[in-house]
Amino acid sequence: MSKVKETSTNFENKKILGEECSEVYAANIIGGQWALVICSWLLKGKMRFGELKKAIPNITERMLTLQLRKLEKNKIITRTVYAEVPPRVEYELTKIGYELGPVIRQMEQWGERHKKLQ
Amino acid sequence: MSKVKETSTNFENKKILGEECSEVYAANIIGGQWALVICSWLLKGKMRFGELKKAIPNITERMLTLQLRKLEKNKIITRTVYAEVPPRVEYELTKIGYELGPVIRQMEQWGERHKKLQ
DNA sequence: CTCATTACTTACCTTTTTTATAGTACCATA
DNA sequence: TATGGTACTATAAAAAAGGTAAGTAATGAG
Repeated sequence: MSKVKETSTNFENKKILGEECSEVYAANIIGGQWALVICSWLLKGKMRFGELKKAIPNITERMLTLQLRKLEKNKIITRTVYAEVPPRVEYELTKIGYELGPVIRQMEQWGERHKKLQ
Repeated sequence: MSKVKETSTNFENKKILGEECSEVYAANIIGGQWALVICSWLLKGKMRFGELKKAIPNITERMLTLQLRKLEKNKIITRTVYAEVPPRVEYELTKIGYELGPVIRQMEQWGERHKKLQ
């Protein structure tokens, strides 16, 4: 997270592969330890920072912030700040964010089926 | 890749989250830089190690081996070795592996749509 | 004997991601 | 004056993932 070295082979590979395969492109966006869980919760409706923190077990504030920033940068969520004290910030999926629904549901279903094999 | 520390917080979090959310469980399995591309190719039919290497730009033999091993361990692919010289090894999706088709297609479609927004 | 072919393995290193911990600003309330 | 709540930020360190380069085994062809 944070900063990526734009001269690394790894960065190059991700880019090239993402350009060629849209599924890899998607994975680059919704990848990362917590992104999917955050999106799953937000599919049910907008949430505040603190609510997400409570909802997601063990996530640190830093990781939550980083992932939310990444999702925001990629236009998956919007961030609304209310000028109040104490502060209130709400996160909500964008249109394309909500369109992740089918993706997540497919993964969920596949995951369920795979679990049964173990 | 290679070894994960089973005492790390990261390992714990992945486990807990994977147990609760099947979509995260799925992501843990088909995550990694190259897993999705490999599966995409194999959806078209079985392939040899060398064919995959040629098909996937820039992948190193080490990464290809590691990812194939991980996929095999998770029962997504089968590995068939023919006792010939030079060696011949074929990789093929298992039943549950082929069932990744819909997942990958959804991700692909979503990726396409997201790309258009940029 | 030497070389080519195939599918790896190994050792080491860099980059990226994740975790841990502490600290900040704001103002209302006690 | 001290405290509390909210949503962060900063810094450092640990862990995981990925990359580079060299080496291996078996054997048939030349």
